[in-house]
Amino acid sequence: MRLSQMLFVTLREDPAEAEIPSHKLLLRAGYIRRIASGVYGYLPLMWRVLQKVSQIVREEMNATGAQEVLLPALQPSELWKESGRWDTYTQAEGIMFAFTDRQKREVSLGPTHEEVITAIARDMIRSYRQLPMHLYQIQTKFRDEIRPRFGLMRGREFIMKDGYSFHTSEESLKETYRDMDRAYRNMFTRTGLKFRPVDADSGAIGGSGSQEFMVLAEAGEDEILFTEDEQYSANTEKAVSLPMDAVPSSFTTFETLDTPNTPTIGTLAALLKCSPTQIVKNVLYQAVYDTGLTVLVLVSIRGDQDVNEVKLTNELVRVAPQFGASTLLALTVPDAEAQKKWAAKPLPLGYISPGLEDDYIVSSKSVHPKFLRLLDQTAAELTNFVTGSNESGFHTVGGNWGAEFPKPERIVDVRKARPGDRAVHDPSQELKSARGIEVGHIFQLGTKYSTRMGATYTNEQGEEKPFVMGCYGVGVSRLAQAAVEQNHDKDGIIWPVAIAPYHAIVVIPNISDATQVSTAETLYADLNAAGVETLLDDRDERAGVKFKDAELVGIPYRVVTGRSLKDGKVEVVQRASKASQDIPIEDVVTTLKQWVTDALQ
RNA sequence: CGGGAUGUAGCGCAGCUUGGUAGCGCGCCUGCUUUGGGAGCAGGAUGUCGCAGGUUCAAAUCCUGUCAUCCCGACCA
Repeated sequence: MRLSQMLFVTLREDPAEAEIPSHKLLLRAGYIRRIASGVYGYLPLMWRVLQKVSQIVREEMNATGAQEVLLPALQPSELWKESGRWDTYTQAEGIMFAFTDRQKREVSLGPTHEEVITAIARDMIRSYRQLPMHLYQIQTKFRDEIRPRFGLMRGREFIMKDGYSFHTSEESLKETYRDMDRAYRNMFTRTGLKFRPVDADSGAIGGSGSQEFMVLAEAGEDEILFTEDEQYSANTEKAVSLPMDAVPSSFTTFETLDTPNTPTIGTLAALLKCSPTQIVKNVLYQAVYDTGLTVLVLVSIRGDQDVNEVKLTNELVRVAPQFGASTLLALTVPDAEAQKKWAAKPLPLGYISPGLEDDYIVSSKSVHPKFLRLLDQTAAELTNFVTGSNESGFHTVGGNWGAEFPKPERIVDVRKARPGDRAVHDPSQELKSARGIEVGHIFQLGTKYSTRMGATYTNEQGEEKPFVMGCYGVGVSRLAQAAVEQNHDKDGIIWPVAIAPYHAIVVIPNISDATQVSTAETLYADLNAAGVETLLDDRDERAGVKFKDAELVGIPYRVVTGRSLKDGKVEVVQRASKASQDIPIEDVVTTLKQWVTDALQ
């Protein structure tokens, strides 16, 4: 492609809309344009990058035996009602674009495709003889993100590879899951990214095992915890660890102490001259289930620890059947306004005890009459502990479970792991923190969707069985931007060769010099003929402009038909290292061909 | 949804406090010069000042509403 004919517009200044380097660079170098919040046009260079990424993903998927399909983005509400996700995805906290068409049908733009694929499998896969089966697509997804951010990183419309596998057994599922783990490592290695697979929470999609693939970058939205022996890494949402040991309590008898102005753990520990690890902290949450029932949740946890709300949410979903519900709609720390709706009398905020009486809850049909009391493992182990007295300004010390305080039945892990904690697999290892961009996520779904949607096959014994399913995603457009976030310098983008829009760019410093032009034209044609994807900068611009643009755009190799022509050579510059060398004209094609081949190994 | 900010030429911004006929830089167009690190000189085009009301002789500027965008938080297969 000739730059003189391409839709190619670069900006000298950073656009006001962009915050992080990759977003600024993609805009400045003319790869993308914003059309609406979280909605971007992919311009010619970007589309080539996206196609390269897609092709790598496609090759690795095909190599595992998965088959490519293309499913509709426009989806009927019926399928989502069958799976039970219509309400959760369209109500206040939902992320699905949903609307009513002119025939008054409810439809949505697909944020994900479990429903559609399960419907197809239900129709077309009848026998165990057809299994396992793995279908995938590379598709535009729509999610009405509350807050789109950072260009393609969190868009409302984005490109994703999503695959779904169907099995007769957990063993078969695990086999494909392992295949996908390997395929994903291949893909991300081939795209030239530094990444780390981590244990993950499976979130609203459900299922048992799940692993995320993180591209390491400061601008990442996720925090990951890992050990240096590389035996453990996990999303902070999911991470488990050993907390520091609690300091044995110095209190031996149960008594109530006057502790004015100590609503926080810090102030209380300072007043009593005790360790926060001797304190039981009681945190109140308000959960709303899909039946509309509000349940007040009292979590007791060791004073130095924090509640991981993702773990808490999972725990609350697990107990949903106790309340006749199937899932959780919202989880909040109730503010004064929210408390008014159910509190029968003012709560002793900051001084709540694990034994907070149920009569604080006003009698109402929509509110469960008792607190759901959860005891975190860290607090369950404490003896003679300090905690609230339910009376503002007073705490009790020397308390024990089963004595002064009834021990809650549900002992859980809802503790947030943090850097500095010891690793579970090896207590001598300390957890470290890094930031990452989630570019892939693989799940073992199990039978959640197939059961709800009645998607079954006939097994060898002639019995109807629900499919055992897995699903596997790659954020294609996000990955492309993550590559820029990880590979740039002050002058612009440095594309890994495998996903660069072009491998090389031939720059003519002065287009009024006939020798420069003819040499460049020949090289341009020969390089392309040899399979080196090459741009020709034949614009009527000064040399400086062309060099700046070539660096901004990030093409891996730059060939300059300039000064060295008099020696029968051209200058060849590597974008990443800026290393420059003069190469005889007749050797350029073979040299670059070799470099590209080596880089793609 | 809570907090903060911004909407003025294609892009980046000033002007708004104190109302008076809209400006700068870059980019774009023309010409001449220049030609290996975002050129110089000369000339030129481009604006419903986000939108709608209101106040006023007069509104980019003041008031009210509204829409959009960005940042922090909440949220986020």
